[in-house]
Amino acid sequence: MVPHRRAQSERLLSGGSPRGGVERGAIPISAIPGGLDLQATVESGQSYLWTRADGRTYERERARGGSAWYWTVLDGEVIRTRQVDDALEWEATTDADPLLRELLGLGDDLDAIVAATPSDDLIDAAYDAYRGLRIVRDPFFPCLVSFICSAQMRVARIFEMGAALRETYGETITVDGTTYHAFPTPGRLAATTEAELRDLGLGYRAPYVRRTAEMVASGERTRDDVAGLPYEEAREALTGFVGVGPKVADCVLLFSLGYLEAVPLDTWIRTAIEDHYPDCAKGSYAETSRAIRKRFGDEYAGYTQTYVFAHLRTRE
DNA sequence: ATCCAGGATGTAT
DNA sequence: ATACATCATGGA
Repeated sequence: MVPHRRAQSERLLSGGSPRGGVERGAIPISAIPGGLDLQATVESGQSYLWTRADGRTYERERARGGSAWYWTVLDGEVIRTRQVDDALEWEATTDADPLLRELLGLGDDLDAIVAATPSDDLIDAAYDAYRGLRIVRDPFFPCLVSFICSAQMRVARIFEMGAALRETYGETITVDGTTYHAFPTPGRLAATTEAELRDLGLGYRAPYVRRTAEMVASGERTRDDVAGLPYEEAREALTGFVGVGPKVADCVLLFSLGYLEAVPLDTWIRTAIEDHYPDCAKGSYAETSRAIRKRFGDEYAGYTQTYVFAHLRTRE
């Protein structure tokens, strides 16, 4: 079932610009405070919404200076982007400049963030290894579903699950002869069955995804019940979605809603706490969170967490 | 084969 | 509030 395919194709083909509705642009790296590492930003396991156009698998081969194209679909618009020597190039069916700046956190001043972050061997090594990585601002619902799926899953498989959801339930858009799949809407996922989602390989997360999609689609609980609340209240509010505990809640706060102080306590970070910050290991999630947040530098603790996560997970 | 992966839920205490 | 078993799937 492929709803709206024809309508969207027609709209794009007849759209404004003379080249089939495709616009192009470039954002100078010099205009991005602290620089950019696009690959680290979109492949390190914080966003599952960017697909490498060359079809290569994620992980591995940090393409140094690699200029692979990535694409995503946002609000019905295809956005393609790649990093070259001195610019972030993009092609899209709309003006992607402001969208990319938002999605990829290009306004975050990395130098200021590093300057405001405590220094120790682990933190320094992580920031050195991945300088240019930015915290993304993914759209809320796709981010929420991605991280519900992330429970007890490896990064590569979470990408696969997201791709399966898009290719099975996402609306298609064709640009220049290439077909792209958007992330499915809440209504579409709410209309699936647990058995269908299990067949996609979601396992026991299947009913969580379906139920949470239903909550968003019906308005029972939405982004608006979370965004804007003080950090810990927002985390608590997010656990009202099914399949969302404190860790997934922290991921959504950090990678979608811009709470840069959120520190998801996943297995890697818990191990790091045991090995490097044993005094931060408290009894509860909330208490450990407060302790490690202070250690990682309160306001940007989530930045430090994401660098440390990327560093620990990829060092041989 | 056994262990583990960006954990959450339901139940018993 | 905290402790525990249980939950799918695939790769190492």
